[in-house]
Amino acid sequence: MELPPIDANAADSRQRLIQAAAEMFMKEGYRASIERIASCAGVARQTVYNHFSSKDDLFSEVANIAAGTILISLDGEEEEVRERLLRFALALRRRVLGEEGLAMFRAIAAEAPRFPALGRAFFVKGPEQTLSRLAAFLAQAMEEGKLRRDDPRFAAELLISMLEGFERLRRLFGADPSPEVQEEEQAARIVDSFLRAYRPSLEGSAHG
Amino acid sequence: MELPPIDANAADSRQRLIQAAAEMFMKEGYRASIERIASCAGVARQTVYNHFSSKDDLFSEVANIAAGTILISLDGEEEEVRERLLRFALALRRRVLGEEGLAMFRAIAAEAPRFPALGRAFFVKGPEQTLSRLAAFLAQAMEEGKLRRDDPRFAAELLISMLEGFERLRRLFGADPSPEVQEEEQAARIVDSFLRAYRPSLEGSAHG
DNA sequence: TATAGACTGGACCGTACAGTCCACACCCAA
DNA sequence: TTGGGTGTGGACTGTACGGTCCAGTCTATA
Repeated sequence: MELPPIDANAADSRQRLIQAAAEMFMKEGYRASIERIASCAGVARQTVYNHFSSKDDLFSEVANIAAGTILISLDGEEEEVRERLLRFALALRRRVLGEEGLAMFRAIAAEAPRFPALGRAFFVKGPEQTLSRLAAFLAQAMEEGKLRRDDPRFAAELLISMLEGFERLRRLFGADPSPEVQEEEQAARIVDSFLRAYRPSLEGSAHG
Repeated sequence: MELPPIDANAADSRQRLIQAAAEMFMKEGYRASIERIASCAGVARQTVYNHFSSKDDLFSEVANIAAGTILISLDGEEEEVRERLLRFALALRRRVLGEEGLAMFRAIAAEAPRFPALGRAFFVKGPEQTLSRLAAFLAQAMEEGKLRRDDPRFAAELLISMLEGFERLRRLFGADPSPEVQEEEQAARIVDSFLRAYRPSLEGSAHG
C-alpha cells in the first residue's frame, strides 16, 4: 500500500521476509499464504521467490532458524544445585510455554510428517540440545555427590518432562490459562519434587 | 470406483463417514479434503453434506468422538500400588504415544487456535479426565499411607508428564523411533522414580 | 404399486493459492 | 552516462478446494 520505495538496503528485505514469515507461520501455521507473508514484510510477492525457491523452502528456512533459539543456559557456577535448576526451570518454561514457543511447537509438529528432516532438525537443535546440557549438569552434580548417582540423561528427561508436560497440554489446547502469577512457585515445586527423587541416598538400599 | 451399491443400510454411511474422516484427519490433518474423505468412505461427496453442515462441523464431530477414547483405567483393586501404576503407565503410553494418539494430538493441537471450543473439549475429555482419575487413585493411596501425603493432582500431573513428556516430543518430531522393546522397562523406571519422590516420609522433615 | 428418503455422480460456481512472466523503477558502481 | 542487480506491481495459469444444485436411482414402507 503505502510502502516507501526508498533505500531499504538490498539484503535487508531478506531479513524482513524471514521475520515476517516466522510471525505468520507461527500465527497461522503452514496455512499462511505467500501473499500475506510478503505483504506483512512490506515486500512484493515476487521478491519472496527472489530469495526462496518455494514456499516449502521458506518454511524450512524459518523453522530451522527458529529452532536454534530454544537453548537454555545453566550457567552460574557459584550457586547451589537447587538454585541453578530453579533458574533453568523458569527460563525453560518461559521459553517453551510462552505464546511463541507454543505457536512454533504447533506449527512444526503439524508439519513434521510432511517434512521429516525438518522435524528431526528441530528436535535435535531444540529439545535434544537442552537435554544434553541439562544431563551434563546433572552428571557433574552426581559426580560431586550432590545428587543420587543414576543415568543423567534419563534424569534430565524426567525433569524436562515435568517442567513442560502437563502445562504444555493445557496451553496447547487452550484450557484455562493457568495463573501466570504462581509461575515461580510452580517451578519450585517441580524442581523440589525432582530433587526429592534424586536426593543422594541417605539409606543403603531400601528398594528391592 | 467399485463401490457396491448393495444394501449399506441407511444410517451406516454416517458411521463409515466418521470412520474415514477420523482416519484422514489423523493422516493429513485439516488438509484432508471432503472429496478424499468421501471417496475413502466409499460415499458421494453430497452425502457428506447430507450428514454434516460443513467441513468444520465434520471435523469437530470427529475430534469430539476421538477425544472420548483416551480414558485409561486404574482398576485392579487387589494389586499393590506399584503394580497398578505400572499397568496404568503402560496403557497410557501405548495409547498416547501410539501412531493414532500422536496423529490426533498433532491434528487437534494444530487447529486448536481456530477451534477454541474443540481444543478445550478435547483437553477436558482426555488429559483432564485421565488426570482426575489418577489423582483420585493417588489420593487414596496417600490416605492409606502408601504414598507421602501431598497434593494428589499435582502428583498426578508430574507422573503423567514424566510418562508422556519427552517421548512424545521425540515421536512427534520424528526423531529416532526409540526401541519399542524396552517399553515396559521405560515405564517401570519412570514409575519407580515417581515412587521415590512420593515414598512415605521415613524421616521427619529433612527439607526446609 | 405408489411414495418418501437416502445415495449417486457429475456439473457448476466462487475463491484462494502457488508459482511464472514481464514491463517498469530505482540505485549503485564502472 | 550506462548497465546490472534488486525490487515492484500486476497480469496470468493451473490447480485444489468448499459448497451447491440437480436429475436420476435404489430401497423400504405403506
